[in-house]
Amino acid sequence: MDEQPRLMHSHGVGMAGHPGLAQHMQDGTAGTDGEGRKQDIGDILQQIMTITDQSLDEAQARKHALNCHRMKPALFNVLCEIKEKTVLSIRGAQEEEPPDPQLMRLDNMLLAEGVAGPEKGGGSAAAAAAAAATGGVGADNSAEHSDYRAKLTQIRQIYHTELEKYEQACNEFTTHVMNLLREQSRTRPISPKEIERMVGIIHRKFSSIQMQLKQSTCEAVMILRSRFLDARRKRRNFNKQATEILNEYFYSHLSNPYPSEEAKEELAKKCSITVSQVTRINKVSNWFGNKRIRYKKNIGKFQEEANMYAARTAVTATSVSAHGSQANSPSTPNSAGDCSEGKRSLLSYSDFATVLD
DNA sequence: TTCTATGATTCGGG
DNA sequence: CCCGAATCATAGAA
Repeated sequence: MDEQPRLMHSHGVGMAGHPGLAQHMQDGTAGTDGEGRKQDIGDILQQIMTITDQSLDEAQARKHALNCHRMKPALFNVLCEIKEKTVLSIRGAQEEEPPDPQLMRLDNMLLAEGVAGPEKGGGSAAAAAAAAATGGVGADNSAEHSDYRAKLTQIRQIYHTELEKYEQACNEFTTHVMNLLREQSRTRPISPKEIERMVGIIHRKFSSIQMQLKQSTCEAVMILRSRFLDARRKRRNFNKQATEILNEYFYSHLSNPYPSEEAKEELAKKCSITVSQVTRINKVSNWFGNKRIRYKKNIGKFQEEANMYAARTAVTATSVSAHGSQANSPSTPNSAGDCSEGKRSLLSYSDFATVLD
């Protein structure tokens, strides 16, 4: 049983691939001129058929021998002819497909998040977007920002190294395949278009891998973003200084505790509320909204605080004298009928300050 | 843990 | 859009 394969290999011309062909060649009628040529062709075919069974060096040598064979041009022509007949069916399959909408979406998202696109600008743009999307106060907030930015940078780096790796691998592979095809084109007919098509297939394959990378990068960014936004939901109290500044304004404008847009901006600046302008004004507005409602709800509870700030304002006003803050200027005289005596006394203080001013 | 203070959000009204 | 009001959710104190 195991004698036969050994025998075949020892001949160097295995017939495993095409026993029938070999048989036919051997059974052919002997003696004629055509017989010799047939035998010749049979040899070539056998060599081609079995070339993959051999070791690399062996195959290389045999390939060279085949290339130099006197029958090679004829065989090449035959292959060309066969190809000519079959190639049309392949052509139809190649169509320029439109750019994948999903890929475009991913690209846009990555660009918007600052993962793709220019290194520096992308990062700050993302940070700005994050800043706009979130709120926060001064120092502790910027720590969150830098954390977010650091993570985003990390993601960007991974993304770019991976992308580069894929691109390099793709190029390497393409070059390799092209070399191989060029090499093969000496023994079998390969048109440049076919090479092009092959390259296209490779690129498509690699771009589908890239899409996976983009997809998971997007996912990572989304997760990071949602975590960051979750962190935003965690309320951060204003620091003591900010609260004092806001309270100062509130109690010195008790008759009309409705800061204008400019006043809000000014207060936000003083309190070092460092987010986008819109957001920080909102934060000041929130504070005043809460303060007004809570003060009104329970004036008694705020009495002490009110007196304290009123006193402070008065002292400031007195000491500063003529240079009192411009902010201290209640535009409307007290209109609230239910005002407590605390409020009244406050009013007199702030009025005092205004008068001094 | 519970309780309170407080920033944020939501909703209806003007 | 801004307001008051109610409500939510969490930070920080007890």
